[in-house]
Amino acid sequence: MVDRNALATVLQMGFSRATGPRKIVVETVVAWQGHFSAEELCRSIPQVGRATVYRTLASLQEEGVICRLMIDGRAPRYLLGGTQHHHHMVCTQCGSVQDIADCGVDDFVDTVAERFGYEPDGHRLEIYGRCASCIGGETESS
Amino acid sequence: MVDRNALATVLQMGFSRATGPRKIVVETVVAWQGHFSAEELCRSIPQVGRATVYRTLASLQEEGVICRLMIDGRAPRYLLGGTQHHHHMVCTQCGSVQDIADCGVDDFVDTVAERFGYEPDGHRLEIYGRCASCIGGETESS
DNA sequence: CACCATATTGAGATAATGTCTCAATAAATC
DNA sequence: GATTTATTGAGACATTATCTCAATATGGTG
Repeated sequence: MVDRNALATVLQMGFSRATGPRKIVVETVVAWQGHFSAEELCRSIPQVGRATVYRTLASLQEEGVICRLMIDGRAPRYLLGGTQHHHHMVCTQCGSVQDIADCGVDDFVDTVAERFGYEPDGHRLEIYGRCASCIGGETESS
Repeated sequence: MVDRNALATVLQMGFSRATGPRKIVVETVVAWQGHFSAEELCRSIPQVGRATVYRTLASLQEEGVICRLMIDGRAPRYLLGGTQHHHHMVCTQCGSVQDIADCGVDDFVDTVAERFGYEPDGHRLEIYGRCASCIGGETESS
């Protein structure tokens, strides 16, 4: 979804210069498997300053290239591909995250917003549970 | 919902002693209007140690007396009354929080979980927008 | 009531995460 | 190559949270 061609585009998003450090951050993010925290990203590219990493992450999120996932009690985690509205299903055992492309709660959101007189401008839905492979791989004993 | 009578009960939850500091924390939490962060609570009762405040908050959350609200980018905020499953509607302008008693997304959650072979054990839905009074009180100019 | 066993406290060290400053650097343009 | 200025990054600082462990307070007991 975010391929090499998109890289150049991404690098210009919200910036006026495609700098070296920025390239490193974006390329690392794009190549990352699964989700990551800001600190994990910093550690993996120590040649890029912490401030730059955080700044770039913030921009990428604003532009919708990545999305931020709040898993209870932990530091925010980032994930590629937030351009379209979607939700996440998080495995509480292995931590893997599954994208949910279709948002099935728009109607409910609208209903509730209307009920309370809100003007809704977004919502976040996260589903927790155990993924198929964690269920399958469990030991017999409880 | 959480009245004086409940206080004694709450004080025993997950503890074996109803101590002075714990009473202070619980009473302050119960009397609090709206939501608060752990640090705000610490600041408001400096006579209780930070460790105790955090410990008590964790217990209260486990017991379902309060629930934790993750508002994007900010520290977790706590709110009375998490005993029953419910969701929140957060005003992005004034920060007020409205409880949503009925969970209208159970079906969707189950459908999605089944689709991906998950065994769901919880979900979190937060709706963001502007509340009625913020809409009403706005100035003419954008 | 005094005493005991121990659950609990809290000051302060430590950790984890994130923000900010500002002199130095490097990208884009001419 | 020179110039302009957006961007960088080391490190100070800030915020939030956890942990330690000696001191203390609680609930039960004689």
